[in-house]
Amino acid sequence: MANQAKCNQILDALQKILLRKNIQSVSVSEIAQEAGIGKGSVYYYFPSKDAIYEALIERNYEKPLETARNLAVQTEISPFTRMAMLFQACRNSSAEFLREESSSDLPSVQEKAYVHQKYLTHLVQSLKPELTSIIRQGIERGEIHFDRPDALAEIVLIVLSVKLDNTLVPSSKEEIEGTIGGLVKLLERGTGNPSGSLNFLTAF
Amino acid sequence: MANQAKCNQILDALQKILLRKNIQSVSVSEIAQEAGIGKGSVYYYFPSKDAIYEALIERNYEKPLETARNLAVQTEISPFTRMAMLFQACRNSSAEFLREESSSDLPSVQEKAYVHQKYLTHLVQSLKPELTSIIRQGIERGEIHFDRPDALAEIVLIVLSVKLDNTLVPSSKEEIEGTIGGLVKLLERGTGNPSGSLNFLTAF
DNA sequence: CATTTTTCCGACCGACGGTCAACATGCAAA
DNA sequence: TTTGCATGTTGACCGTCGGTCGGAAAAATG
Repeated sequence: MANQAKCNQILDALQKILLRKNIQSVSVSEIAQEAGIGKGSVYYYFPSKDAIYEALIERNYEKPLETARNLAVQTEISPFTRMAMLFQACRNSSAEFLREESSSDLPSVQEKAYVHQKYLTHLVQSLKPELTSIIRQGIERGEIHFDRPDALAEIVLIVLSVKLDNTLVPSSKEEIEGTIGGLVKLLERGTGNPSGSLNFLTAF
Repeated sequence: MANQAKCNQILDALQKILLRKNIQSVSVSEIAQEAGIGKGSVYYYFPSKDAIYEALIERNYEKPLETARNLAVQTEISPFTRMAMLFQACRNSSAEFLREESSSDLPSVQEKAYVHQKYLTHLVQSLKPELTSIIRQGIERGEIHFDRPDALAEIVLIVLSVKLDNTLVPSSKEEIEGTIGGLVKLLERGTGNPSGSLNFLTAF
């Protein structure tokens, strides 16, 4: 029931369409046509259109997730360095999907909202345990002073994903950097680290 | 061209339907029927279905926004007290709209995602200037030590709205309180305030 | 080869968002 | 009163969509 190749063929088609036309909504027939199969076949591999989107988002996050899982275990590297690597992996992966810039919001904004919401959810939920683990190790090492590693991880992930997405709260590049900079400062003071020690977060 | 009463009549209908059936998507015909008018009339007052949602969300945020604007000017009250009042106003307003709890996610999650995204956007965008102003006054008074009031305001609003919504990153009540508690601790340390001084944020 | 299972399909369905020409209503000018 | 125009109001209608389904095609099984 799960021909992996065909599934990926469908996901490739959707991704290709999303890159081509940034804003408009995508119909299932369109996906099928791009994939070179009949519309009925799409529903042989996926139960619904939403499921296709979900699968595509999940697939796009496989790589950074694996990176995160690997990083969480590499205890010989400094926690801060690992955090930097994790964020870089996220940035690369996010950037691949969020190509819009152009304005016209008129047609069917709902589908877009759905994709962005799913992204945010996936990113926070899947990366939180790994980042928590890294932070916890930093606490044990005495490099981070904070007693709620999970809360800290979630806060950081939420702010970063919302700001990096830039759809939920649209801002200029300067505003984004300003907010991230403020978050870094807040983290530095909150975790008992000297000013500038977390600057890697602001590298864009 | 803008019969305010009829517009509100339509918005009332949508709100009523949303409260009645929490999950399913709402059709324009349904809104019209609930409002007791023809479907065509709906499009006489609103250019699209999305616009109806947008207007409803905007209307629901009028009250807390006005509260925020008033609070920003009341310089005789302590900035922290004003922040507490602002958050309480937000909570009351949010709670009015986000009644779901029940599970079944199956039918048309997109419309829901759209509403929640719009809410987040509105809340952060409209409240950020007011909260920034309040924080800035706190800085001038020497009660808050932080050099980026706007970034601080945005971070707080983003984390709070995401966590209070609980759709974007679903969590248990304990997890929400844990994250908010972590944010409070981070804020206390980051703004040079003693532990426990910002506890009003955690009152649920 | 026959037969069973898996894969594939496009015509079809109900429902939706949105349009439109016709129609009602009110009201001021002739 | 009659005329004309602006403002509302309507439901039938349109194109499209997500999803279904019965059966064709292909692959696997013996």
